[in-house]
Amino acid sequence: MLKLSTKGQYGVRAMFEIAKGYPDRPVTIREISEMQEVSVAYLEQILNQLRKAGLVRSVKGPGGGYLLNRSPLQISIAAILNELEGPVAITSCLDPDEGCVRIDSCVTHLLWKALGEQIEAFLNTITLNNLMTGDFQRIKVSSGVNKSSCKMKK
Amino acid sequence: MLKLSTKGQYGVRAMFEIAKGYPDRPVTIREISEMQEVSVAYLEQILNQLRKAGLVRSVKGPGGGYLLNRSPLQISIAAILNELEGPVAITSCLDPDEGCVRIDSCVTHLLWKALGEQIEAFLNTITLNNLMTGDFQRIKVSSGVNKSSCKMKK
DNA sequence: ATAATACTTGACAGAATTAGTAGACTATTA
DNA sequence: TAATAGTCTACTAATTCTGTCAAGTATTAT
Repeated sequence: MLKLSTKGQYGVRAMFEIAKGYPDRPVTIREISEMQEVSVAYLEQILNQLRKAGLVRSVKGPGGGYLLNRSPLQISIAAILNELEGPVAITSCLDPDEGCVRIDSCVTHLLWKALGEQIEAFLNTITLNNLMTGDFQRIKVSSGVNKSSCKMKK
Repeated sequence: MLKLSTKGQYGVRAMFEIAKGYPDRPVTIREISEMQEVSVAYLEQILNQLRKAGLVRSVKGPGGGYLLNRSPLQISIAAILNELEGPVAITSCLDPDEGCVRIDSCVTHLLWKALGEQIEAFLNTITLNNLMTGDFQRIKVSSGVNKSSCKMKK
């Protein structure tokens, strides 16, 4: 359960490759494709999305490729996944675009909300730099929820 | 991203209704269907699965219905979701049934593994009882990962 | 200039999963 | 013995996922 789509996974791996060129060596789609074994055509789609989001910029022409727009220290996994897959929304009722209508089931609503926050907090903590150095810091995420924090969208 | 299927959601809500009858009032599928607005036919499928897993037992005939097999204090959300949706496996490469072949991408592998563990830990902490009382305890989950914990399936 | 390199964009399609329905059957009890 | 209630299997419609394809546009080396 709770699978991540390949798009999100490939996106993170692509960003990882681009991070290797930081700060000024452009990394081509072809390189990424070879290193990460993802098709060029699919990567184009993914990187286009990340470029529009401002996470990377591209340099055209021979010697061109993709560059990180910020330091690997400042790009969290959450930022990448948010662009490619939208925000964490365990239930569609927690999707910002939709809304919750079942006030009765508020208890489970809170549960999924808490879980989502937990996940976001975790992914916000990990950066591309963490990925590159290979060891994650020990992470402590705490999450508190109580009845009063239950807010519905009208 | 990271959506839970309706099956899992309905399963938790169904268990919540059955928990209301604990310890000895059988709750019928019809009741659950009406309270939670889920079709009877779909609930049959879901409860059948939960029964086979030993989380609930059923009583046939008039006055029958479903009963919790254990106290609401001893049934975690993780237990319910694990039966209905399988274990948390952010990537298919982390699914126990499959295996990881991309040793190169071990760094992201570790990331998804850590996230999965974080989620499992959280869901293990919450019980049906927490859901019924309505306020979750303040939860602290800590997760540490380092390179040495990287193990591949062969 | 122009060839080579590289990114850009939108349409499209097959595969897989999800979400749920349908129907025939079995067991229990009032 | 009729009514109630769960059991089981098959099937299907809709949606999402996972890409491919093709026809561009932009930039730079020579």
